[in-house]
Amino acid sequence: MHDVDTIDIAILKTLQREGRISNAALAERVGLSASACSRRLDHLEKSGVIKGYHARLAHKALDYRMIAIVNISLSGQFAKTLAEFEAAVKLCPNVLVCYLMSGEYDYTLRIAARDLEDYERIHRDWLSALPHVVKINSSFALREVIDRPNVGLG
Amino acid sequence: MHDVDTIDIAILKTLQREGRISNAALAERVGLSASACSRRLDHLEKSGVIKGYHARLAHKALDYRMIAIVNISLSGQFAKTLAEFEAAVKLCPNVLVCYLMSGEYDYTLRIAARDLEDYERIHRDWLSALPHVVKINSSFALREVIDRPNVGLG
DNA sequence: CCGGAAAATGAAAGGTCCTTGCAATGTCAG
DNA sequence: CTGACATTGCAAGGACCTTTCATTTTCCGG
Repeated sequence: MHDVDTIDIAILKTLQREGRISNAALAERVGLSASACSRRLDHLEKSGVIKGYHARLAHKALDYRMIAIVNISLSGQFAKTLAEFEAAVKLCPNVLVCYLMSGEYDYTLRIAARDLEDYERIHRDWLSALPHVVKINSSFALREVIDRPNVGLG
Repeated sequence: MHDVDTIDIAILKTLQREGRISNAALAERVGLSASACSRRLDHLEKSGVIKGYHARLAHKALDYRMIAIVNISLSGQFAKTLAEFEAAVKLCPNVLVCYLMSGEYDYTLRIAARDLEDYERIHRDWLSALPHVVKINSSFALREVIDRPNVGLG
């Protein structure tokens, strides 16, 4: 029914990079008429291939100037242990990213804070309260060198 | 000049969730006329508060399913050393994020790869070729627990 | 290879949306 | 208070979006 063909791929790649491009410009970019492009885009959205559109904001401009990378080890890898930790970490609004990891630590977190004082509060109120934690290692980002939304894009 | 005020915050939060909302709907959402809203949006984009708009695609449409966290130490912290490393790392399209860090390692990278074979290629062709590197430590994300674009939002 | 149904397309149209000019209002420092 | 500048709403013209419709393409069963 809805095969994702070459033109769809071109549409998706364009929208991945320029999510707010006009339908007219998008149509020209992929070599379709505006009406055909509009209908394909409608299909891609309604079929769930495109899950949403989002503005990417500068953390700095929103007064979250500090990024911390926090590595955490738990007391075990039982499913219940992981689930309880993850449920708790999801509640902290300052956690931007959290991955279950291979290697020395079990989880890697990326945390946004306004300043050092704010980070101290987050550490005290949130990180210290996470269950099953046996080791925490925090590092701070001194400067953002690269921040790309997707592979191969500016 | 131009503080990010309450209305700007409302605009940003809306665009965070609905990056392709029309300017007219956005204006009504935040209680402004369309023209005023359009001008504020223009300013937020040009001043760099909004770094871009991006479509979020379904996993079946995404080619890059593997995330690696790579920590790197350099042979020194001279400005020239850092600049040369950063210029080189910026050329690798698979690097999504790169921070200059405090702590044990100098840089933390987040890398997207199609699969393990693809990561091996990236490591061989790009990471091994980065200048001034004295230590590399790779970990792989087993599962994405949280991935938020910004603080306190979906 | 053929025929027909389903899907996709481009052109056109009307309705909506976006941006720019303009006058008025709001803000702030001197 | 005054002047300079930022911000606003309104209006208009131009751009854009979506729907309709006739046509073309695609895809199977026969």
